[in-house]
This record gives sequence, C-alpha cells and structure tokens, in this order.
Amino acid sequence: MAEKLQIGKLAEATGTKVETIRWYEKVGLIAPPARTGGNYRAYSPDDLARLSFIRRARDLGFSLDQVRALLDLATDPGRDCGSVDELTTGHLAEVDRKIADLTALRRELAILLTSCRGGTVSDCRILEAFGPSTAQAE
Amino acid sequence: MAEKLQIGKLAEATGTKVETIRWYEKVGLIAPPARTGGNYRAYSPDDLARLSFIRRARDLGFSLDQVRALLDLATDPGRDCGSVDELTTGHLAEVDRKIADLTALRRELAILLTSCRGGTVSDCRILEAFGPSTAQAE
DNA sequence: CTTGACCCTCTAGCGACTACAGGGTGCATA
DNA sequence: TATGCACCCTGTAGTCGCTAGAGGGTCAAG
Repeated sequence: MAEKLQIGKLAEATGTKVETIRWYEKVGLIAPPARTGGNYRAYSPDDLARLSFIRRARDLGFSLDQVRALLDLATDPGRDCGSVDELTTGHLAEVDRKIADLTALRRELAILLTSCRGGTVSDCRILEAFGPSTAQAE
Repeated sequence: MAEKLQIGKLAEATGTKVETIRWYEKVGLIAPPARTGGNYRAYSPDDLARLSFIRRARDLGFSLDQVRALLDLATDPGRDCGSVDELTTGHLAEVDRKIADLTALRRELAILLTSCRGGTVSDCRILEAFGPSTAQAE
C-alpha cells in the first residue's frame, strides 16, 4: 500500500481548502476515501492526482459539471479525444463571450467617468446617466 | 395622486421579472409600496424611476450593495459627487481585473486546443495538460 | 358562473463554496 | 498523568442575485 495523506496534507498539496475537499466528496466528484481508526480520511496518491486534475480544470474556468465530464473522458482511454476538444472549444467560446460583455461594460463605465467634473450630487453627470429622475425620497 | 402600476406593469416597464421586484422589496432595495383592496402592490411613478435606476446600475455590473450606496448618494443632493466617481472607478478597476483574468484564461485554453490532433483519449494532449497522471480508476 | 390572467405568500433551489458550532483524536510537553 | 494544542469529524447555515414552484386569492370578461 502506498502512503496515505490526511485531508490537511492533501489540501496543502493541491492548494485547496479542507472544506472544499469535503464538499467535492459530498457532491460525488471524488470518492469517499478510506478512514483511519480515529475516523480520519486517508487519501491515496491516486486521490491526489484526481484532485489535482479537478483543481487544474477549475482554474481554467470549467464548471464542476464540465469537470465531471472531463474526468469521465479521462478515465476511459479508448474514447474519442474529440469530445475533450469539443468541451474545451465550447468553454473557450463562453470565455470569449464574457470578455466581450465585460469589454462593452468597461467602455460604458469609462465614458461615465469622463463626465464627472466634481461638484455635488445634484449636478452629478454620472447619476444623471442612471435615469430620468434620480433623486427620490426613501 | 398619480396613476398606480401593478407589479406586472412595473416589471414590463423596467424589463424586470415580477419575482425580482418582490425580491428587491424583501432585501430593502425598494420600499414596500401601497396596496389595493385586493392586496395587490400599487406602484407610483417614483417607484418606476427608482427601479429603472437600479436596473441600469445592475446592467453596468454594480453589485446590489454598490447599487444601495449609489441610491443613498443619489437621494442626498448636497453630498460630494466624488463618492460616486470613486465607486465607479473602483468598479471599473474590478472589471479590468476580470477582463485580464479571462484573457489569461483564454490564452491558456487556446494553447490547449492547438495541441489536439484527434485520436483517442489515451494520447490526448489536452488531458495530459491537466495533471501528471490523468487516468485513474473510479 | 366559470375561465383565465393576474396577483399573493412562503419555501426551496442554483453554483461553488465558506464559515461556523460543537465535538473527537493524537501527539508532545510539564 | 494531565493538559494543551493542532488537527480532524459531522451538520447546518450563510454567501450573491435571483429563479421556480406550490398552493392559494382577486378581478374582469363572456
């Protein structure tokens, strides 16, 4: 048997919080590990590899459902690699869409900011841009 | 007295879902409106203006807490406009950070994709990039 | 008098965690 | 042996900004 890791060590090794690991177990992303006599979770190097995979995919912005799909693909070596490419391409498109949205937002905010010349709220051009009648009693 | 709006009309006029309006009321973003005999919410044009303000700010990506702050500022005409500028500047910086993060992500994903040459999962370069030992039994 | 569109309250769910509260374990040190 | 401390356990509730549903009431038209 290979050496076992306590949850804290696994957390440290993968840059994950302990609670997050327990949560991944709860939602079925990692299997419930063996337990010690004192009921501590005891993880194997395989668990370390799986969690590293998960974290890497999460860092790349994949959702947990997408991670699940990637794990399924990864554990089935005969499967067509095209599915992985597809998933990644879809995710890339999503990221592109978010960047475009944020860039449009950024432009609007920048325009708003150029209109601020100080003074009081009553003649604030930023607030003006928010609606026809901004000031209103509570 | 000005004409009153039912919640559905207010929703339509502001592009908001009915449930969202009730939720804004619950979290104190808009005041509980008058009620009709049948216990229906009856909104004034002032409410319409306030909700429009809220939606506009939300569309610009401000959080509800930030919207609350903006509303507080907007209802206090003597206040220094600089606070509004500050809030907006901070938000813009946040948006810039998100764009930078997503752009870095995008680059990584694009690199990953160029490495896919088809074939089976066992020699998939994308999955390889996810960890030292990707394939693992459940 | 019934149909249908609208409204009401209350509760639970989404994603992906995070943060307790209230306890047990294991090891070192006095 | 006692005690302190770091670590672990379970379970629940909170975060953000809604969204969806159950189970009912209101109102105007046909």
